[in-house]
Amino acid sequence: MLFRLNPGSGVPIYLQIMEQIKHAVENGVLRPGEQLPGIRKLAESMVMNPNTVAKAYRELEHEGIVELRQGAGAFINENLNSKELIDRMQTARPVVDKAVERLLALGLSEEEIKRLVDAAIAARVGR
Amino acid sequence: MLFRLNPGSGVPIYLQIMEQIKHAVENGVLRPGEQLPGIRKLAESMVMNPNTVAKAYRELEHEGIVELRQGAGAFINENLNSKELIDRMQTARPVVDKAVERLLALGLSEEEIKRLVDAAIAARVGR
Amino acid sequence: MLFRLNPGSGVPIYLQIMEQIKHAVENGVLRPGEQLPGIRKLAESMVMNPNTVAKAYRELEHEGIVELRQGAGAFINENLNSKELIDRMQTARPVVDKAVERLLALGLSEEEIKRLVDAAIAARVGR
Amino acid sequence: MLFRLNPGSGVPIYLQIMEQIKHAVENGVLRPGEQLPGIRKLAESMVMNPNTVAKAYRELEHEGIVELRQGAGAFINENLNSKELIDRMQTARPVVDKAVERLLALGLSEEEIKRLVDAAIAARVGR
DNA sequence: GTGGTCTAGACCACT
DNA sequence: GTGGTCTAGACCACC
Repeated sequence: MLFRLNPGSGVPIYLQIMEQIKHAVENGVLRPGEQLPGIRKLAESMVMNPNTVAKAYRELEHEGIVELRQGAGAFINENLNSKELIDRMQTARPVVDKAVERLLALGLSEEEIKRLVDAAIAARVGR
Repeated sequence: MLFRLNPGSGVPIYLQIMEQIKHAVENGVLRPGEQLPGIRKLAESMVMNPNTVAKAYRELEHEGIVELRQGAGAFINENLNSKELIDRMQTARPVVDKAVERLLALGLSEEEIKRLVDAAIAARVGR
Repeated sequence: MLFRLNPGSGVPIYLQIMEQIKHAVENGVLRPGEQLPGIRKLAESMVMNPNTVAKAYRELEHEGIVELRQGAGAFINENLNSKELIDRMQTARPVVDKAVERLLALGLSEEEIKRLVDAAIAARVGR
Repeated sequence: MLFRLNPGSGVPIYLQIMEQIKHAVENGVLRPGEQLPGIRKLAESMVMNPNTVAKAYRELEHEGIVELRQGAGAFINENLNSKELIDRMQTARPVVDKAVERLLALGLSEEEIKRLVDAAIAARVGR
């Protein structure tokens, strides 16, 4: 498990941790039942506050992705149907990749792409 | 110029204002040199504090989109090549729309789509 | 008399007008007794508010550089010892030019140069 | 970190704070990665409103000099090449000092010196 | 404890 | 009438 965090990005660090763990699950890098690195260990290795890691784990627990077992550690939820999830993602990835590649080639910035995606989603499901 | 703000969305109001002005520029609704509504006028019509509007305008100025002139008002930056920008956007929109439609059909959530887009961009330009 | 104004520079326009008129006087481009362009004419040709030009002229009058004669127009003050002033300036200019050239060659930005000049002056006279 | 502010100088307080921090960085008093005094702490010790300090910090962030981290504090940007910057400044200072000394000896006023510097810079890079 | 956002309201400078 | 600065003070999010 490797993390690439960007402290100055405006995105809260605990959210960045959450995103990367979700990403790992969606890609089968982390499997149901697998143990996550300990809060203190991870915090120490990333030079960050343990509270930050704890908050990320806690939020992931609320979302049903992680299970915190007192004294034992944090684990990816066993009941997570990762098979189906991974399949969907594997179908979705090339769709996204091709679109993003095309948009970047058009000269759009990261921000512009995200704004367009937001608008497109909102036009179909949003608010 | 019409604004649709969502106070309880967690997204800061000043950011929502910024997004909508950017969106308007990208769609040719606001043209280079055009005057924006006055800070106080807008604040009053949106029932919010002038400082909040001022912050949005100031940030847009930092991004080179808006020009603030003491005593004169706020204007869309003249040197903004809006023609080219609008063209790019008009090409980009259908690309995004189709991809998003496909992803939603696959059953992906809004959050999952955004995460995939982030990852795809990061794999190419980000760090 | 030609003006080069920069509306987005943060420096008030009326100050920019004042600076350029002073500069012209110091260089003998404008001589004592000479008439300045009319307020409305100038404002019209520069596409600005007449009040802005009027303020510049009024301030220059306060500084004793310009004389406003009701109904007749604005003139460079006759009693201005421009000869001596121009001499001093002609000696000073190469000193400044050489220093600035050297500083720019060193890679200093305009802002950094001004900050250093401020500090150097303050160390001798100001506080 | 010590500040010398002049409230009645016409120069906005937040600009004075910015200048002094820049000055400190250029002189190696503040080093990349170093933490700045907290917004509230500084505001309290300077007997001013926290928003004023916050504005100074935010502007410095826009200029890439400071990095603001939610919940962690304000820091001098790590990626600032302060070594090179300080060297340049140390070379530049005597150049400025000698020139200013000569100009003051010639009887130029502070204002005249600044106007000459402005003109000299504009003749080379400005517009 | 840190910075971020927002409100309310005053006063000033500029056009 | 426009934006710019500053104060006072509340509440929230993050580390």
